[in-house]
Amino acid sequence: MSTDTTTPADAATARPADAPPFRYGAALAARIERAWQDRWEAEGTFHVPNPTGAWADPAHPNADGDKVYLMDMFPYPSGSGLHVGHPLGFIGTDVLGRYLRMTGRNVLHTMGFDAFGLPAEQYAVQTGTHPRKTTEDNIERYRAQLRQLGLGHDDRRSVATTDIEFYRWTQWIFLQIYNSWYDEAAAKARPIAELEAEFAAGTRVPAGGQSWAELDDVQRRRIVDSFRLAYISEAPVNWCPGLGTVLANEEVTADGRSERGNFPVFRRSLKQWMMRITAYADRLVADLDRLDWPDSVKTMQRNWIGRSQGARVRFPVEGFDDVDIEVFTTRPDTLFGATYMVLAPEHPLVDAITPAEWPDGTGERWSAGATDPRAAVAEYRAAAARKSDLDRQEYKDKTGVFTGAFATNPVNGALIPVFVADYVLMGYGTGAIMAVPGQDQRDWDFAANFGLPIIRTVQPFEGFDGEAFTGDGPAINSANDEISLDGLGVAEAKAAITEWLSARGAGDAVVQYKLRDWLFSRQRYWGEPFPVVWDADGLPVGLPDDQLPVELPEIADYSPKTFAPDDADSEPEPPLSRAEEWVAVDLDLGTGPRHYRRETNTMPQWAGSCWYYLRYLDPDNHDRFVDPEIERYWMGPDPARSDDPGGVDLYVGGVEHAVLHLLYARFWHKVLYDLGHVSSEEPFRRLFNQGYIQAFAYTDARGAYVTAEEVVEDEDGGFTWNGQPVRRQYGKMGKSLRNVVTPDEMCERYGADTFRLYEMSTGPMDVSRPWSTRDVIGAQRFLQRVWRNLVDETTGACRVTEAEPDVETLRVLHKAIAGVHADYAALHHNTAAAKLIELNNHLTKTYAGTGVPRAVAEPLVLMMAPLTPHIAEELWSLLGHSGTLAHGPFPAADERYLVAETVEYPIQVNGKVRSRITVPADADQDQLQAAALADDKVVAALAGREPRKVIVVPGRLVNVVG
RNA sequence: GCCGGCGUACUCCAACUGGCAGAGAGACGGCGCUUAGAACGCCGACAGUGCGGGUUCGAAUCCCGCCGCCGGCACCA
Repeated sequence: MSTDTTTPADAATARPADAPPFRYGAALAARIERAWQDRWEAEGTFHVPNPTGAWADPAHPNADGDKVYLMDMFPYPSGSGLHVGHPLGFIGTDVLGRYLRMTGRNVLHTMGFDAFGLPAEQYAVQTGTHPRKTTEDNIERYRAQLRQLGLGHDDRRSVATTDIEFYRWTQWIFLQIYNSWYDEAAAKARPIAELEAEFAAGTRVPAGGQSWAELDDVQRRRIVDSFRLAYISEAPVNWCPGLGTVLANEEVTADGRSERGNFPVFRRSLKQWMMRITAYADRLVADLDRLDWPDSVKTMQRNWIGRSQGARVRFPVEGFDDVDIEVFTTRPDTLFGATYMVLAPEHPLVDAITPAEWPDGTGERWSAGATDPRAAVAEYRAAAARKSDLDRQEYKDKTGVFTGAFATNPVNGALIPVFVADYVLMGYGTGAIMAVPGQDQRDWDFAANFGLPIIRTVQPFEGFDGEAFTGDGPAINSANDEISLDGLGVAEAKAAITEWLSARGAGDAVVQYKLRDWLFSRQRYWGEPFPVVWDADGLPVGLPDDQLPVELPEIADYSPKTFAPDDADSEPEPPLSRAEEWVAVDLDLGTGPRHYRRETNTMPQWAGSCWYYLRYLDPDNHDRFVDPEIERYWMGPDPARSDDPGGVDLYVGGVEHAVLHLLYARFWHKVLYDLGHVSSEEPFRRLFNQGYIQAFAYTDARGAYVTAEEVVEDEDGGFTWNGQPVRRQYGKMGKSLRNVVTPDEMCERYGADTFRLYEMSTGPMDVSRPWSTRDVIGAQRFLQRVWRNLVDETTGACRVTEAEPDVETLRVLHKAIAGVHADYAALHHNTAAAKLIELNNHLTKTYAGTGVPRAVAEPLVLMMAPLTPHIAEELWSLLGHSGTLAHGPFPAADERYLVAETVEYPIQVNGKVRSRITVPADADQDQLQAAALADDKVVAALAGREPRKVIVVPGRLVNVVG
């Protein structure tokens, strides 16, 4: 053990010179903590055995226990390190993991790093430091910060997404996805080779109806490529010339500028890699029901996927033989009330159907004063294009212009005018709608502006005085020669009209999603290279597995080519495209040596986090991304639960990843499941959103942030800094807010155990709460009192006695044991801590002078271990045990001490407590009632009345109703 | 605007899910110990549960209506 006692921390913690030498304080804690961390590491205390392979260990004390796979959302190792808010969840899962491990479970818990990403690359651009250097330095810093917290992680299993051995498998999984297609009939992904075989055998015919045999190789490949789950597409993306890269939606601010650098961002159509996540939309929605996740997260995913059921209906355009406007509607039952149509300004049919001249009688309101429809439409489209997405959303007043064209309502042959209006969005449905003002408020507003007819097709309830009626009710005004919906409810009417439309070839029932395919490429250096090359025909070729990993090349300049910030027409040029000798390769991919060019985009940061939980299971496997047997052991479905999809037993992280990360990971996992690589259908069986630690920040009169640590509260509740009044605000902890507190400072001033205990006792895991440095002392005092109860502060000797504890103490002990089991298991670490404090308070009161009996001291120490593992280990060894307590034992509650001999009952009269009686614990209801009615105060309260009723709740109270 | 969550003491949080509103921490006040302070120990005060109704023998807990805060979605056809 280290003997260094003169760290600067000593002075800072105000430990007086005359304090006893073995008082528990920062200095002693530091010695204990370092010693135990070293020992855990040296002995591999937290190494977790696998069921098979090199890390199988049947002799491990937990090898036969039930497995539990616990996980934290892994962090991005930023340059500024951890603040006290970050480890809240990590400590919470560690406490649970330690508890489960002590009670015999085989607990897998480790930590990794989501280490690709823009900050390291930006730093490289500014300083020339290689992103790998920056990243690895930051990871080192994080590891040191996490180590000092005493987290019981299996450090052998830690991975970083930037490890070449890790991203080799990220690339391998990409190829699995690339080499698959979604078979709608089988409702699963299948290898692309099986699709090719179907085409070749003629059991499947290409959409165009051509004969496979007559197609040349390039034509065939184009068709096959169009089926792949990872495919190339021309898609509108956020192109930021100032940064020289495309950006994810979440990297663009609400006013259309880049979060970094504040450059303008343009919507541009560019050739990009996409992932066909939409093929899984149905299963991604349906399987939410099988997950133990917070409802809020499930709701967010459902919203994001946006499944809606309805019909596509075709409206023939008047004057054209073969032009239909296809709309999507969730309310086909209201078709008879469709009195006009609207196309989005970007809709491709607009040009085709807009005539050269206004039809007779077109009024000023519809024509917007333009001399002809083409001019009017052009003007309106130009105006719409100038508006940002945001403007279009906020501008609620319905604008639009008549195209001059008419379409035919298929149910009644009515000619209805076609408008262009920006309240219809090109990105949803078909970009065109049938407008039913009677049943849709948006359409009603537009109809009112343009004087369009309104026909109700659902009878509103009696007394309805609104405009559009969107509720249920009987259909009206909805009949033609062949069908009548009148009188049917909304659901029946939908079914009836959809069947009619489909029989007539005018429409079909469809399911529509808001979810779009996932844009999967970025013009960055610091990401996973695609395992793809381009051939002379300009077609992509997935590399064979033996070509992996495709390593990032060394390049001189990490920055993408940047342009004038407002140069919207510029083309992205990824940094990798400049590594000419890397890009150009000669390979023999089974067709003889040929010349290829490598894909120069890189994958988005989400890629690694889509599967890292699988790599933790088997990180040393060089032949597979994970051994199937090991995956089945840790993540396979539990046959004891009905319809269990399998997955990580508990995944803890912030709610900010509710949609993107968790949706992408579910998608990848399902592909791997379909292809038979994993036995679990879902990655995360149970999800838990931890709260955040927030902090106060203070601004002075100029609005500048002042150092929060130096602010003092005055008597009337105001705050001052250096004598000047400052204003307090509550929110995040951050460098710029000058309110950061780091775990390093806390470990130095109090020790890791105190810090852990403080964070856990401020509330349950899912609650956000303010940080308060001055409250940390409370946790330290508790540990100090426990220490003093068990250890002589002047000699350091153990003070426990071999005496038998009294019965009252045993009652208090076993009540604490029972409570602590339940609290840890439920992640209520705050109440577990309270129960331990309560127990120790009892010991202080009872045994302060004599020393605590071993039979109570030992269980107390063991129960503290999940929260404060270092001091617990130290006390356990002072109590004479040579080994670690990490694998147990953990005390079990003895029923005998949970039931008291006598019980005090409150006696209520008419619901108010009037008296108390003490009766034997086994008193039956009649005895209780008799005792209560005999009580003087009860008799007095009744004042001679006969009680009307007496309610006896065994174990709780007696209520006399008079 | 729609959907969801939460309002308990000066602060953060408990309350066996309908049964005595208080476990724990901080802050606060007092006492002890001290030359003094710090530290430590002991003791104490502080809310009737955001507001208004209802159900019940009994409501922080269940129901209805408001108010406030937080989050998600938002012209999604």
